[in-house]
Amino acid sequence: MPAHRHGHEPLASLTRRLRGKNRRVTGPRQAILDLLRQQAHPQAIKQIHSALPPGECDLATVYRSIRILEQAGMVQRFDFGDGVARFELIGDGDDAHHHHLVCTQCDVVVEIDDCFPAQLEQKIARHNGFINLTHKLEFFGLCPSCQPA
Amino acid sequence: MPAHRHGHEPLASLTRRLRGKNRRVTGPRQAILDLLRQQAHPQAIKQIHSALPPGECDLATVYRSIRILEQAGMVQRFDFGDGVARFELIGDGDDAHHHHLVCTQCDVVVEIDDCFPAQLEQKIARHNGFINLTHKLEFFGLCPSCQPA
DNA sequence: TGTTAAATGCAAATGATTTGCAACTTCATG
DNA sequence: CATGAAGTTGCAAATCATTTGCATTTAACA
Repeated sequence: MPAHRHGHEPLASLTRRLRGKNRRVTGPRQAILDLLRQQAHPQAIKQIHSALPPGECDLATVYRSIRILEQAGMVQRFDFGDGVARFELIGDGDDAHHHHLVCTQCDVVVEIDDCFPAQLEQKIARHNGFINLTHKLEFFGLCPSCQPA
Repeated sequence: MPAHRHGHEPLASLTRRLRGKNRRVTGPRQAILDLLRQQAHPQAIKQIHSALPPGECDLATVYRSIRILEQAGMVQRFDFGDGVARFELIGDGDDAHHHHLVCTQCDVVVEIDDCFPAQLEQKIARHNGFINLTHKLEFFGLCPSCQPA
């Protein structure tokens, strides 16, 4: 089962994780966590905010909560190059590292399980004397629905 | 010779290319092109602007010029995930596609010639029914100078 | 050399994200 | 179960990168 399938982790488990990180479990945070656990793809802050029950919480609180969750290692940030950060829940114990394939026309997102070859990455590290290599990688293309007949 | 070694293309050749794209060769544009041709790594707009002779041109003009150059296919945009776009000159006839390795500590940049395996990318395309795949890929790590003894 | 569309400077507008601050909760303790 | 200190929130204002409106200047060609 792919690492990014976390829709089954109950909210209670998530709040427990948060409390375990010495963070308070508040209304906004529960709402955000509950929303994220139902999403299969990275969500922008605005998307999260407008999907919350009206008046549930302030936009600034979404920004702050997401930052807290990111620092707690419960949320992963992605950048599709459009100037808007997107966030995905990290399942407990999941290897959060993965990539996406985004349609350049309709913005549909597909989660990708393939990754940059570790061996090649190590070669790059060695070749340049760097250590602790990581990478950001996202794919773009035309999805089936957007392809001309 | 790597595609990103373009420091040898004379300014006159660059302005010729620009004029060939039906764009006017102005003072600011020449200054920006001349600056970029001497850089081995992507430059942020602010870097470009402050490296220009004082009063040479307005910050907004740098933004506009870079956009023109990007549209003309003479400049390539890169995103290191820090919210600031960076730009590199594309040598005439160069295959502009390449990646970077950035030190997470001191921000030093190394140009990388390795790329995501084309065959694997095609597999991803096929597997998801997408066409015209491209990707954004940047590496991060600790450079030799920043590594603890 | 004159015309004209393109380019520039300057200031104001955008859009994402952050922050100051006072009021309000959470939750460990008593 | 009440209490208070520390953590959170709402709201508004501040930042930062980038874009844009507009009047003025200028490159390039007839």
